[in-house]
Amino acid sequence: MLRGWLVRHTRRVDVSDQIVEPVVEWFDEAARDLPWRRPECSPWGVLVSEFMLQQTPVSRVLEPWRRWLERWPVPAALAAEPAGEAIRAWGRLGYPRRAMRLHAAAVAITEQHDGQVPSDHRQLLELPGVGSYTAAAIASFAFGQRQVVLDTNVRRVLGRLLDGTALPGPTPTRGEYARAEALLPDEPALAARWAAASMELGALVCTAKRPECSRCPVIEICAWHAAGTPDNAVPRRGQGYAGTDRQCRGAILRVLRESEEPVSAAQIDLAWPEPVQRERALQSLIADGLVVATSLEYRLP
DNA sequence: GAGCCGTGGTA
DNA sequence: TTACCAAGGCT
Repeated sequence: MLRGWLVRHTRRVDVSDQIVEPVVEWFDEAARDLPWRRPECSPWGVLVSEFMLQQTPVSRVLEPWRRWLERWPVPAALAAEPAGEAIRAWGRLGYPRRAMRLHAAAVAITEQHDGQVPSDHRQLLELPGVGSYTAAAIASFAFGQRQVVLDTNVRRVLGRLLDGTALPGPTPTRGEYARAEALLPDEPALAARWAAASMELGALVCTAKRPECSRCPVIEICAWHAAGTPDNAVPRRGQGYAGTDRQCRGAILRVLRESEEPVSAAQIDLAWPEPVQRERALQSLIADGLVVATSLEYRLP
């Protein structure tokens, strides 16, 4: 796949002319004014946004992010508080383990990096909750580095442009990384711009559901569009939610989140009717460190 | 590597 | 209404 693509694009200048330049120019006009993109936003602000944006839409992140940075403007401020405060402030963003990991990352930054978010990709990867994507995103957006930022938006955009596939597979392949690396401009500043621009194109125009191809700056070279935007995505196994342990865990944690005091077992019981699943979910929350069990009560860590 | 981990909006 | 989707990471 990559090889065939390289045959068609043997010179990087062609790639830049045909893809990078139009997309970056489009970005200059169409980019949303998001607070974590503003020049005055700190690397910590970028890091917090990336944690919150993992599997959660921008619209739901804006307000919690603002309050978070207001309360904890630097990593050390968050690190000085119990993890339970992070879980509580996380509210209903979902996947509350991200709040735990963000707190743990703040502790690591405070203790091991003198309170400064590291700029090195490798050091970023060491932080809890920071994987391949998030490390690259922070290094690129907060520090202007040349990084392969391969999120689901970029994967969808490149898959459509170069492969003619409607949606990317479940996990990024080596070929996708190699291709994204080949596309990446040499100049760090332009590479960072491209990273943000390609993500934005996926978020605003080349969307999963209803792409607006008429607004696309690279429609002429898009393989998917040339093929008639076929629905050729391999069907995914939906995970479902109603009645699952995840929903049960969410119901239990909500009770704890909304109580300033430890709660009794009887209060937990009210959160979910089915006792076996309820107990299993509660134990899993304790095992994950999201809930602490005392002799007679339960509380956030 | 497949499965798990929350929540709310949208068609 | 059900199903899918939204800037992933971890085991």
